[in-house]
Order: sequence, then C-alpha cells, then structure tokens
Amino acid sequence: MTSPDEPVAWLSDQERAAWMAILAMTMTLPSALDAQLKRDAGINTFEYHILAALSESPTRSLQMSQLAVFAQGSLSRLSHAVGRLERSGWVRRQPSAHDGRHTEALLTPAGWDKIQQIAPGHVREVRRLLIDLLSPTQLADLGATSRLVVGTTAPESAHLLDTGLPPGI
Amino acid sequence: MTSPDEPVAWLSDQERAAWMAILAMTMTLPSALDAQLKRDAGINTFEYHILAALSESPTRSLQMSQLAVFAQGSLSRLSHAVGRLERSGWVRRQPSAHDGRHTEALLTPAGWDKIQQIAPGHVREVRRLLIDLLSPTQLADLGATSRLVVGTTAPESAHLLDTGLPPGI
DNA sequence: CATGATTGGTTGAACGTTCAAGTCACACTA
DNA sequence: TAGTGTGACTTGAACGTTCAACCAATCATG
Repeated sequence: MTSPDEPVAWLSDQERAAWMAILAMTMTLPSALDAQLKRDAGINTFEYHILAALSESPTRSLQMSQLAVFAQGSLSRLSHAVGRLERSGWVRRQPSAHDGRHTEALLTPAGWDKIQQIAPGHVREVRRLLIDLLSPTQLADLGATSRLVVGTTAPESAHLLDTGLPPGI
Repeated sequence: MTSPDEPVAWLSDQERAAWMAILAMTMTLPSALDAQLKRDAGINTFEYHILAALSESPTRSLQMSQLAVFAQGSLSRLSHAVGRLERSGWVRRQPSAHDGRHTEALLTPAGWDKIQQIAPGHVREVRRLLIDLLSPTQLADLGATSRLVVGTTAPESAHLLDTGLPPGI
C-alpha cells in the first residue's frame, strides 16, 4: 500500500500535460488498430500477432512458450487464443516429437493465406495512425524512448526488441 | 477489406524496429500501472480515473456523459464501472434536477478518502515506470508526439488534451 | 399539443483475459 | 527405480469490456 515515509512528488504542469497525452495515446492507438483488424479480418491484435509470428518462422511453426514471448502474452492467454485460431482452421497444435512436454503450434495453408491477405491492411493502418504522422527522427526517438520504458515495465521483452529473439536462444 | 489498387509500403527496418518498441510500450505500460492499482487499491485504471475526475471537480460530481469523456471510455463501460464503485460505496448516482435525462455521479466521503489514499502510490508508479526514466526534454517530446497521434486516433479527446475540458463546454 | 426524433443512460448477453488449479512428461535424487 | 520436483502447457470460473437492444425524458415539427 502507500508507504507514508517517503513523500510523493506530484506531477508538475508540464509532466502532467505530457502524461495525459501519453496516457491517451496508449489507450487509443492499440484499440484503433484492434478495431481495424476486427472489422476487416475478424480477429484481434493478439491473434494477428500469433499468425504473424508463425508466418515469419522458417518452419511456419513455433513452440507455444516461444510464441507467447513473440506475441507478448501469457501462456494461458495464448492457449485460449490458439484454441480459437484452431477452431477457425488457421493453426494446428501437435505435441513436440522430441519432448512430449512441448507443444508446437503451426500455421495451416489457410492460416498462411489469411495472414498474407490481411497484413497489408494492417500495415496501412499502422502507417496512417502512427508512422506517416511522424518524421523519421520523431519515429526513431519515439522508438528509443519506448525501448527505455519497456526496459522497466517488461525487461524480458526488452531483450526481444534488441535481438529479435527470446532470451536464451 | 484490403484494397488491392494502391500497393502498401511495408515497413523499413528502422520503422519496424521503432514500431516493435512502441507496440511493446503501449502494451506493457498500461498493464503495469493497472497491476499496481489492482494490487494496492483493488481497482483498475479506469475506475481510478473515474474517482480522480470526480475528485478534481469543484462539486466532486459530474454528469455521466462528461465523466465518460474525462475518463476516456464509452457510456456503457462507464455505467458498469460506476455501478461497481457505487456498490463499494465510493460513488453515488442521482438524476439531475434540471434535466431528467441526465444522471449525476458524485463522490461520497468514503470515495474522497479512497482517492486521497491511493493517488500517491499511483503517481509514484507513474514516475517509476515513465517520468523518472526520461529527461524533461524527452518527456515533453514524447508528450508532443503522443498528442499528434491522438489527433488521429481520437480527435475528440485531442481537444481535451489542449484545453482540459470536453469540447463545447 | 400530439408525435416522431434525439439525447442520455442502462441492461444483459457474448466475448476475451486473468487467475488459480490441474495435468502430464521428463529430470533429478536418494 | 520409486519419489519428488519442475517446466510446459490446459482448463474453467470469475471478471471486465463491448455490442446491441432498450427505456425514459425532452426537444422539434406540423
């Protein structure tokens, strides 16, 4: 709970103004992208990232635990989401041949078609809502600042941003 | 759906790197703040902003529709959330005296105590996860960039960021 | 001054996420 | 080689959000 010993520095006017804007951005940008995907593809952002991650793997498959890191979600959330994608016929699951504890998720041909079909629309929306609004420098700065923040909010996935791989691979 | 006429410019390496980091930030920062509030105060971010907005009003009360703008949520979401806060004894609702269509939400004494008690912890977390990591310039830049993005993702609430008031007030 | 439209808000069902438990395969250890 | 532990998932219930009705009060029009 609140520790009364060390007093809290409230936000200055400038800090508050910046924080309000940042808060609004972190609330509206993800949901705007989510809305586009739901509308045009019938899936949400998390499911999109699952399909995208699988499609970028050379084998079009990944272990569930690796996929969870790439898609930035808990294993439980992933398990439910892959269940839905499986029911739609875009993903299959099978126990790993080498280690019966692992489960491999793999993109079906239909899933491959699906992601190929919807990716352009999604990228277009990312451009429209973010990238095309900013100069290359602004975008790079925003990226660098974000990386800094992620270093505190989610150190595990900060590593992913630097190397493109989960830690220990 | 995807309009095949105008080809999509895929992301460059720099754009992609920035976008991955920004995405990670927009996913992890809100949920980290949410976790702190749930843990220390038993409420979520949206409910926090409801209490905060009410506490900042001179009358400690707001119309539901105004409150929805300040707390950045739909009226339906607000109605459910205020219902929960009402059950906890922190908020009350009453029909407006002037216009029977309007409902006024008002902070109870217990609600006032609650927000006074939990605000410091929340601010401390905002500092820890964001503000203290950045230089004043970095923070201001991030704020300005965010404002720009919100101008496209949510033009209505962009106005709020400039004036501190909902449009038309 | 009726009546149709609009505004402000509520409700309930469907859906997705979280959380706590549970299962199963394999790895250690005595 | 039985027993204990651990890692990798899966499951189901609880909870919050969304979405599509719905209702009730007021406004505008003829």
